[in-house]
Amino acid sequence: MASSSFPDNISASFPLQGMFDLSEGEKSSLGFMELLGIQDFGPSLFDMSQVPSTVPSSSPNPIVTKMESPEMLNQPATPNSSSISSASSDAVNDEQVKVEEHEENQQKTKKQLKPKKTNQKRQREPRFAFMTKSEVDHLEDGYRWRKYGQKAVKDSPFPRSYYRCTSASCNVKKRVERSFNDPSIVVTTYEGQHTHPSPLIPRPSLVGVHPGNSVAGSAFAMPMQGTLSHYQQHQQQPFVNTLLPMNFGCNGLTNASLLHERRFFIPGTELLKDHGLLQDIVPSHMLKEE
DNA sequence: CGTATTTGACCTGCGC
DNA sequence: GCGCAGGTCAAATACG
Repeated sequence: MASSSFPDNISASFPLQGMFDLSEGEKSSLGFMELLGIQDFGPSLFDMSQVPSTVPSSSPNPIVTKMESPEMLNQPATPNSSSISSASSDAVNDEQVKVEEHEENQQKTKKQLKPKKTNQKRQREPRFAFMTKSEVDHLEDGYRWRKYGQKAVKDSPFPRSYYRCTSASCNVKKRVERSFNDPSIVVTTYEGQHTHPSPLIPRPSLVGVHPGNSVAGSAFAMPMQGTLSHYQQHQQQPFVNTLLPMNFGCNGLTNASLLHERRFFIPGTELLKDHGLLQDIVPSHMLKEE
């Protein structure tokens, strides 16, 4: 019931908004992928696509990720440029952006003011949250995380877990908590950007990667091509269960099935802007397969 | 033995 | 100033 009943009530009544926290910085230049740490190095969110295949045992049930933005939910049929653009930070999705900004302000004041003794850099790290329907709290996303804390959440019977990327120089964090509205839904909030490629993925640097990467789009384009096509061909896995919003990046390849699967997340970036990429990204063979 | 998790204490910011 | 809530630290513990 959850997957289809993911109405706005979640975004509306649920304090999810609090999770969308996009700083101005990323808004203007960072892409969703970048937020996650996907930059030049290949694997990252996209890698997640393979995640399910690599970590099947950890996730007993099919993972369902959803966008927190109701709008996204409304346009599952047109994942392509639609979802992408909507995810953009511009004004395409005012509501979404607004929510994010709103939250941002609130949290910003809080976080920013927190200087922290050492310069642990309490800077407003870009954040984004997405909901996933899963029985397991900690979803695999291609990176290794170390849990460093757990706290009870005021308005929720479920505790919130705090994870940190195990990479030494990477201070990406993520919070995981269950929606009190629907315990079957896990809300994951990422904060910061990975400064390294996914450790769990060998990162296929093959598959005709074009050198023509110039913008955010390319950021994911490359990985996508490599990972997706790679896995698709070799594993035939419908990377639908991935946790990350691959939709964005791959919305091009997004086979309707993909979107159908489930997964919503709140990007708030502009990588989606390059629709053109999609075409490039989507290997012809993939299309054929479909 | 090295690494990851658990968990209570501690710190910080905010509202009253 | 006090209490609350969110977030982090770090010692103890568990696990492979």
